[in-house]
Amino acid sequence: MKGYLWTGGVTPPGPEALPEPGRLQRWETMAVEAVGNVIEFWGFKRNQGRVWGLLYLRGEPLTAGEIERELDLSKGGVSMLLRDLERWGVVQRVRLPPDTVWRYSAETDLVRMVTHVIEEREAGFVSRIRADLSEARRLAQEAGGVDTERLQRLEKMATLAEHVEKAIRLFIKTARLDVGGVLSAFRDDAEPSRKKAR
Amino acid sequence: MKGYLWTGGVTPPGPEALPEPGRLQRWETMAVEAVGNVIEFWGFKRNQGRVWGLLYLRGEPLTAGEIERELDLSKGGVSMLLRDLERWGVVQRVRLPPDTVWRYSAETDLVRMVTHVIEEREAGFVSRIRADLSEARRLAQEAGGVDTERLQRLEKMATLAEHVEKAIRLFIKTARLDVGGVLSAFRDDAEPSRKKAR
DNA sequence: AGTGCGGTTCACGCGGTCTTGAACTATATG
DNA sequence: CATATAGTTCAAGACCGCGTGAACCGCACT
Repeated sequence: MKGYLWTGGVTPPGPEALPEPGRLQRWETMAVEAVGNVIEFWGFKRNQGRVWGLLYLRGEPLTAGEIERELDLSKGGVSMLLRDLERWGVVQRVRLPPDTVWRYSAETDLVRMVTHVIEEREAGFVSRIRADLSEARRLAQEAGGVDTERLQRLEKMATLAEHVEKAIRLFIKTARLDVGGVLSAFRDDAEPSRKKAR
Repeated sequence: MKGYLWTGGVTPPGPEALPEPGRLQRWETMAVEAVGNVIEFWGFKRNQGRVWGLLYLRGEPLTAGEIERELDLSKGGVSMLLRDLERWGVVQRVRLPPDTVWRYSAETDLVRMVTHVIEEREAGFVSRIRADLSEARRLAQEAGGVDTERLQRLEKMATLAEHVEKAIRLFIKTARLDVGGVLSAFRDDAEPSRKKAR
């Protein structure tokens, strides 16, 4: 066990259908881990994906403590991870009336988040590249005495960058559309009634 | 260490327009660095991009030593970087007859390499994810006593993965096509005069 | 054979990222 | 108010990938 946390008395060891804290079922682990991998592949932190995956799989809001135990993370870590996910709008913080602790539930638009964040990241990035390249071209011309053949190469690089940029944008758009269909399916019966707080 | 270096242009020894070994001109640096950034963004090593960028920009084959100096890398590093690039087919090792040292020149299909490698990387990766997810589903059903709602969620994740995969494949394909046009342009006048004609 | 130089390999160290764990704040409960 | 638990922040450290530099290989030339 990583952090310190001890909530909830001991749950009576029921049949194995009753998951005991801190020990995910094998299939759950696999699924969670899969999400972790994907998310990592997309340039996020693996644990962000694991947390989201767990929340999504469970369907009902979990407390930070539960997440901590189930995924074997530290208290502080969970806090930060949840904050990230919340900021990106893929996890929601809710407080169920009678209870006082915060619970977190998975929004279904993980993909939208990914495409969105990637888009942003990529946008700033690519535009900077383009700027650099055209600046380089400017400087080269200014400096004078630069082999025209080389200037052409520079130019080609710039146009190449543009094309790549276009390809990326296209990708993001199609990803959105393509997955969009799936998303609506997600929403439909994922959790018809969800109260929001905050 | 510092040695002799051919001079690029035939410009009279102007103020600071003169390329001296180990000191790229500002515009060259910018371009090279830009390539480095892009390549890094795509999940490769920044220096792989820088090396390719330099070679492409120069147009003529350079020796490892020159690359080492110009980009301020270590001998060993250059060796490894070149090996990678060569293996991927984006850099060619040539030995000009009279001379005995190896020289390296940039192939123009950087993009094809990127898409290719990414494709491969992604292929293995995504298929593994899918396998994991379906395995998880199998296990869950087998274990029994699993909330049907959760099973559905699992299933949704699997189909989501499929869609993402499709989106990626599509992207790669379009990137190939899209950039393909540019590539032919690259080739057109980059290739014909390989030996510093003029 | 010896010398010099281009090229390769690899253990080590640096630098950056992620996680931990403890101190701290906030909020409920008696 | 005191006490306990939930939640946040951040310095310290674990971890990992990359590049360095030195040892090493091999070929050419004398």
